Amino acid sequence: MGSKHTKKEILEGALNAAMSDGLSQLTYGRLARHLGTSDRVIVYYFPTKDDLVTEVLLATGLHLQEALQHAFGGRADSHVELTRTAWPVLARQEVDPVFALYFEAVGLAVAGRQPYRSLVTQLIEAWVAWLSGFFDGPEEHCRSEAEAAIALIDGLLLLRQVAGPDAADRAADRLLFL
Amino acid sequence: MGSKHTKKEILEGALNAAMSDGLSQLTYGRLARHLGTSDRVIVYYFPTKDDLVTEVLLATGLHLQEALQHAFGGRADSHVELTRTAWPVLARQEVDPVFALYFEAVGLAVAGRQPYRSLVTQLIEAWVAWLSGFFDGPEEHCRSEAEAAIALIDGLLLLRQVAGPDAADRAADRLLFL
DNA sequence: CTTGAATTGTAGTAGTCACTACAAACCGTA
DNA sequence: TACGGTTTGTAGTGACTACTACAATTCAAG
Repeated sequence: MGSKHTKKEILEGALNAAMSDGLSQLTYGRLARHLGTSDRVIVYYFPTKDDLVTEVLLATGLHLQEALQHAFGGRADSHVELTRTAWPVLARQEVDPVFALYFEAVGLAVAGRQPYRSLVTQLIEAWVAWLSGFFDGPEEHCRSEAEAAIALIDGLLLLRQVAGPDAADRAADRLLFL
Repeated sequence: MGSKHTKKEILEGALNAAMSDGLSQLTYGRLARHLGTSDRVIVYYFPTKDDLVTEVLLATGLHLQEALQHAFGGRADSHVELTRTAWPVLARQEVDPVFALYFEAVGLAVAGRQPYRSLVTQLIEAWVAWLSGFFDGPEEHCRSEAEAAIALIDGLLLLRQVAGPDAADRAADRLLFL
């Protein structure tokens, strides 16, 4: 109960480490040094590296969900309208590290490594299902709109990460305010 | 001259290895085993790991450029039109591994690791400059159109990687054929 | 054939990785 | 106080990492 390092504290530290240095730099040893403890404690709570990474990615998913829930307000007629209302909330320095971590996970997933692949697939599927609820009409239509919105958002946010905020804002102007 | 392993052969092997197993699995030892030689030869041509990764990424850039040059035909009025003509050429199994490697590099770049960051930035910049040439009008306008096209293409291809070809095609229908 | 550079083989470096064995310390409960 | 489970410290495991020292080989040019 009154232990020095709770699982939640360690996970929080792991998430921060992953957001600042990248998933590939997240190791037992480095995290332990950063937390001022021995890696033995981390291994105790996360017996394998995959356990740790999995929970970090799940936590990232929660952060994403939080950011997105604040971004999307009510109903939308189209993927463009949905993205247009979400963009100002998503394109902020504050959430950039979360999306950086998300894109790193996606990159490792498409590179074929577990457990990234299945987690990212689940994440996207959950995202599609959730965004579908913002549209009206037959389910198939709603899903397609949600997928289109995700492509739009991911494309813009990726551009933001690699080409900077200004380039992303210019592109958003073109894509969203025709 | 008549050496058993030329630099080009090794680089080709490294590129194949990176496309099939991911950049994070690209090591001197594994590549040497795969080529049936000792890592000493690889180190001779690529003295540091960064040298190897850098050249692999540059080669990936060339593959991307090749795929894109086949995709874009003549002039275009808008980012949507440009993407529309390119999409059927880009959304093919054949080039999927190239984009998978590209997205992994992007992921590692946004995670803050060198030499990925500067290379990816350069790659995007070159891409923007090149795509700008397909549009008419003032330079600023052309650049914005190019950036918008990149966001569109990257978003769709990313969706293709994580949600499958069908989802990407549905999203492309929504985004490109309004 | 001789020379000298380019290339390759053998072996090994120090460091990091995920992970473990084992015992000590802590803890609430009895 | 004694007990039993939870948590932590010490130390170390073998495997792998990028990279190197050094000698042997290959090879083209004089």
